[in-house]
Amino acid sequence: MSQVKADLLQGTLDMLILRAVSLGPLHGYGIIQRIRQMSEEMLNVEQGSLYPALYRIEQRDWLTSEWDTNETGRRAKFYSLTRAGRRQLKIEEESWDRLALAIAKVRQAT
Amino acid sequence: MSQVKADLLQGTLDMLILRAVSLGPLHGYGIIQRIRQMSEEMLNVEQGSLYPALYRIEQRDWLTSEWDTNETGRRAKFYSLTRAGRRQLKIEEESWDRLALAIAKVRQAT
DNA sequence: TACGATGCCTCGTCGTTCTAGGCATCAAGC
DNA sequence: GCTTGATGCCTAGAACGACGAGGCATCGTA
Repeated sequence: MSQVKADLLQGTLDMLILRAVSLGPLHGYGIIQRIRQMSEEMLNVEQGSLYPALYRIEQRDWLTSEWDTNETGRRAKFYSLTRAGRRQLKIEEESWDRLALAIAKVRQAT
Repeated sequence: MSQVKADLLQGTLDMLILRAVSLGPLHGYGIIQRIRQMSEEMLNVEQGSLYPALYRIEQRDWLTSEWDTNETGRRAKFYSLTRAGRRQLKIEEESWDRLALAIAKVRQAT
């Protein structure tokens, strides 16, 4: 099967994080797992990429965080999507779609 | 109509350049125009992005260059795709397809 | 004569991902 | 008891590449 690899293109990580959290509040470590699972093992986000990204995103008020306890009783920092975050997710997905369309056009062009 | 905008994601420019040159040898300024035309005005590559990229790509032996004269009699540096460049284009397009597929999966996931 | 288009280039900045580390807790196996 | 791997958080530094801004020359046209 395809290994868990695929370097992310710069600029796609925020979209993935926002999308993962859009399914419900989640802590950092869980975001990595959820992205891996949602992508059917195709995407593996590194911790060294994730935590700085979470900080960045929270600074921009697209996420809020809160320390809580998970189902196994461990402390973890749970992130939730804000209203602005939902808007931003939409923006980033539309931007992705435009780029994908443009690249498709370039590849079809004779 | 959609304006000529759409910031490129880091890592997609090489693919676009290789694809543009794959249609036939072309000089730098012409590559910008050809990408704009192929993408139906959706992509605009900046000169400040292009020329460093061309240098980089030629260093990797995916392109070769040659000074020549264009149809209007002006000197220009024409780039041609090498065999390795054609391979690389294939690699980058497959890589793009994998990423696009993975992101589509993430977006479909419930 | 002046300006825009064509053609090449460089420099510095900025944002983002990654590698490699550090730390703590917990469960399971030896 | 001890070790190991999984879970959980974080940081620092390196590397990379796209971009804006600048510089330069030539040519056609108004």
